[in-house]
This record gives sequence, C-alpha cells and structure tokens, in this order.
Amino acid sequence: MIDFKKDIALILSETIEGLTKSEIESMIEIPGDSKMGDYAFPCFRLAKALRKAPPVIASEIAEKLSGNGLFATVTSVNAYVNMFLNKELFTKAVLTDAAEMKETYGSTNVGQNRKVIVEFSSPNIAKPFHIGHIRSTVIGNSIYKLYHFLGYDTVRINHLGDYGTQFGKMIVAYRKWGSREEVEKEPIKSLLSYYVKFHEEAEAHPELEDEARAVFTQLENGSREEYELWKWFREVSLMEFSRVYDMLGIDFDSYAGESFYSDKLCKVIDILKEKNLLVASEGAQIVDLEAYNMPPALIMKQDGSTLYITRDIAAAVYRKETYDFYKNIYVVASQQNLHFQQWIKVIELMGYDWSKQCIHIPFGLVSLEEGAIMSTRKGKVVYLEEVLRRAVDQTRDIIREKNVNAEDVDIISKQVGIGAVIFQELSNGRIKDYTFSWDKILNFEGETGPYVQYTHARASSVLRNAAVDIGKAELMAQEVDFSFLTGESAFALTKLIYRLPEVVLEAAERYEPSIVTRHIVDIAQAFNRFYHDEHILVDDPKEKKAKLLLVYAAKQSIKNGLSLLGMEAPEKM
RNA sequence: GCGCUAGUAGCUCAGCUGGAUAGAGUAACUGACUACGAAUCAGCAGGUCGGGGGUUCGAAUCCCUUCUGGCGCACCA
Repeated sequence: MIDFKKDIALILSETIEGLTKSEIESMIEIPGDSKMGDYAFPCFRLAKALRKAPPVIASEIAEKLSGNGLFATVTSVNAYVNMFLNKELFTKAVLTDAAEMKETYGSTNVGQNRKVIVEFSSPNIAKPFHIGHIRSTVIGNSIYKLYHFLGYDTVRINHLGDYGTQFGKMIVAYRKWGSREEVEKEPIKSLLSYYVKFHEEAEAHPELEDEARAVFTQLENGSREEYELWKWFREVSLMEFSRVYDMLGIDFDSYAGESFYSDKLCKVIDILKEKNLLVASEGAQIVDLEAYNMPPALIMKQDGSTLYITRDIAAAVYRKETYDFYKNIYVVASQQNLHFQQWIKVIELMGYDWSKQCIHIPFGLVSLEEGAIMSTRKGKVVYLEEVLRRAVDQTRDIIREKNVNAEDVDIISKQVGIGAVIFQELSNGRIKDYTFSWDKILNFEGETGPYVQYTHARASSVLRNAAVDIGKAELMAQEVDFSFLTGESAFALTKLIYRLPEVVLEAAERYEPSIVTRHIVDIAQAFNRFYHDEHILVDDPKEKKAKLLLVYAAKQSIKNGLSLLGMEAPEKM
C-alpha cells in the first residue's frame, strides 16, 4: 500500500528547505472539512526562515505541486496548502490493497514475533463475575487481539485472584456456616453468602479476622485440609467463570493465578535481602520508597505471610525468565495505580532493566445507579452473566419483531446481544468512570454495536444480491474502472478504509481499543451515507463491479475492526 | 494533607504529540421505505471547551493557579 502522507512529505521536502522529511510529515494534516482538501499543509512556521508571509509561501508551494500526478488539484487558502488527491489513483491503491489482504487488512507487521504478555480479567475465585469485571476482560481481550493482529507473539494470562487472606476468611466462613451440598449446587452464590456473612459477623467479632489470617497462614504453609478446600473452591469457581468466557468468546493461554507463585516468593525475598532493599518496620518487612515519593512497599506481614505485591514481583520475575517478554501488559483498574508504581519501582531497584517493559494499563471505575459502588462484601453486584443474557434475549425479541429472514436466530441473537455489550464497553476511553445502566446497555440505536453489525449485514446482503462473484476480490480489483468511485460519499468512505491500518497501530500503541471502535463507527456511517446517496446494483456491469468492490472493502474493514474488539460480524441479522 | 485522574451541547462522549468555522450519538422537532435491509438516512436546534492567568502568528489541546467530582495513600486484593 502506498503511504500517501509519506509520499506527500517527500514531494514537499523537495520544495521546502530547512525542514526534514519527517518534520514535514508530522505537520501534514487531514482537514476536518474535506472542502479544504484531502491533505493540508500549514505554512506559518516557514515564515521566519523564508522571510515571507505565510500565504505567499503557501501559494508558491501550491503552484510547484500542481502538475504532480498524485494530485488532482493543489490550491492555497489563507496560509494553507490544500491538496486534493487524484481520486482514481488513490481509490485504486486502497481498494486493491483491501481486496488482496482480506481478513488481514488493517494489519502491519510491526510485531516481528516479539513476545507480548497481556494479563487481563483476573477475577477473584469464589466471588461473582460481575459487571465490574467486564472492563479488564473486554479491554484486555481487545489489546491482545490488536497485538496479535500486528504480528506479536502473544500470551494471555488470567491472573486469578486465588490466594491471600480472603481465602482464610472463606474457609473460616465455610466451616462455620456452609455446607457441601449448597456449594455443589450453586458454588459462587453459596460461597459469596458465607463471605458476606463473615463480614457481617466480623463487625461484632473482630477476632474472626485473626482466625482468618491464621487459616491463610496454614494454607500457605501447606496444610492438607485447608489446601483441599481451597482447591475445591477454585475448581467450582473456574467452571462458572468459563461459562461467561464462552459467552464472550474469550480464551486464555494461562490461568496461572496468584497461588501459582506461592513457591516463588522466597527467591524474591532472598534477592531483596541480598540487595539490602528489605528493611524491618513495625514488625513487618518493607521496601522503603520514600526517595521516590511513594509509601513503602509492604513485602511481608508481621506474621510472616506475604501480600499481593510480593506475588506480583515474583510473577514478573517468573514471566521474564519463562517468556522473555518484550512487553508485559497489565490491564488492571486505575484504583491500583499506586500498587503498580510501587512494585515496578521495586523491580527496578532490584536491578532489572526490564522494569520499564512492565506496563500498567488502567481503566476507570464502574458504579451502580444512585451512586452506589459495587460491593462484593455486601453482596451488592450486577452479574455479568445476567447482563449478557438479557442483551441476548432483547436481541432475539427485536429479530422476531423485525421478522428478519434468518435461520439461526439463536446464534445471531448471541452475536449481536453480546456484541452490543462488548461494543458499549469499548466505545469510550478506558480511563473514564461510568455508571452502569440497563437502559444504556440495552440501547441498540445510534453509535452502538448493533448499528455497526447491521451495516456489515447490509453490505453482506448487497454482495449476496449481486450476481458477481466477489470471492476473488483481488482479481476483480485488477479490472475495475475506478472512475465510478469518485463521488463524494464513495470517496469519503474510501478515505476511511485507507486509514484503518494507522488507526489499528495507534490503538495498539496507546492501548486504547476505543480508537478502533470509533473508527468502525465512522466507516459504518460513511457506508450508510454512500448506500443512500448512490444505487449500487445498477445495470451497467462496469459501474456495478466498481461499487461492489468498494462495498466489499468496507464490509471487510468493518469485519476486521469488529474482530479486533472481540466481536462477530454476522452476515444477516 | 499528599499523590493519581477526570471536567467539552440537556444527557453520553470524540477531539488533547498546538492549526482553518470545536464534532458525533442521544433526547425534542421535521422529512424520507413500489431500487440494493428504515437496528437506516437527511434536516433543524443545541457551546463562557469548569474559572482565572501565561506562552504563541494561532490554545479545548502546552505551562501556572484555582474550583468540582472520582480513586489511592502499611499488614485486603
């Protein structure tokens, strides 16, 4: 594919002195209003060096550029050079590329097989998989997809919260109030009820907390009875979690959670001692971070048991040894910003130069309506499974209502309903806090997943109705007359398709799936506009072929974009 | 108190490595299905970009300051 911006920078650099090619490239803009050109170049900064007024410079550059085959026309308005591309040349390059690359269109091989770890989802065992978990799960999955698409060798890790004092509490609570039958029947609901009861009782009887800590220490020391209970809790929980992962279409390469590192902690503590980083404080062992304007990192409690920061350090060391990662990405809530700053600093102090390859990707808080915060301990949660189920049910109702001629209503309802939830989650910047709302999550109009999927289904429908075999799109692209695609809405669509690869790169670099989400909404809007402006299945076979190629490229771009979000692209809905 | 983070249309948000008249969606109103799917499209209306200062030819964007909300700050994760 031709990099038009780079080409333009090259052409400009021949007429401009004193600026490097890459400086020029970074100054080239895509005007918000296409009346100002497909690309524009502001000349204000050249004024001093050339000792001329910016508008004069702009018109001189414009004059030199016109005549170049890349452009249809080059004009200058105010101090800008306004470049209008040769539409046929541009359209041909873009659509041929999309037709050839198909399901890989949008990717660039920048990864070169380098190893990237994405840790995400990481729910706590024996606790509900609630709406708050959707963020790490869906954002993390999309970041994985982006890096995978770009040619990185990816490892997905579900760092299960399957260790810590909470399991002491859970075991104590189970022994006091639980029964095996209940847990076997409804594992998480039962375990959660014990956990809630524990916190209620502990208010009046704080000694329960001490008991729980003691039980966890026993577990950590390898006590058989506690271990068996813990293992059982873990197994039944994972079974429930995998039901949600199946609905979301999400997989992991590793479920090595916190417990996995329990035998790797001594080594970390030894290294910390060896480097003289560990100091005693109030009976506990800490790493002092005052020099870095941070509170101390608490490595070992008074009773000798460890904390999750210790396990995160051990996990990072283990991962470096095992995977030799290029990037080690953690998709974890912004509430844990300080925690990540602390342990990544400790890794640095331990002398590991790869500390900067450990990257925390934070996201904002989900709260419930009326400002209530979600609280597992109080049992106040919205189950993710229920959200997904209701979205699927509603989709099924809509499909029936619209009387769509589709055979697999159940499959499509799942693809669209769950897609709607995923899309909603990935629509806004991940750092934003938001309030969960049933109305919002079940709204399927406007900038939503169903809108984009509908556009894809509509494009698919047009291709189905055409008597042209689009299967060999790359061959078709060879013989198309691109002059049929120079209308305003067709060209606007082509320009958006062209930008997909750079959008994907930016989304990966910024760890921000919403950039892809926004862009495929733009593509869908441009497609719908084109669809309304122009008749596609016209009689003239040449014109029809050209338009079908554009429809094909748009459909493929939307499909690839949806796939990067972890969504399906149904042919009918 | 200290640190991090957010504040843009009635609501939900883009735009933030400085550029032309700040954009979508939604809600309200108006119009378009006897051409390819109306979960669609078009139109109308909606703004002290939290406030104040500064840098610059040019600031929603950068710097300073201030206000408001969210999160975090030692034996939970």
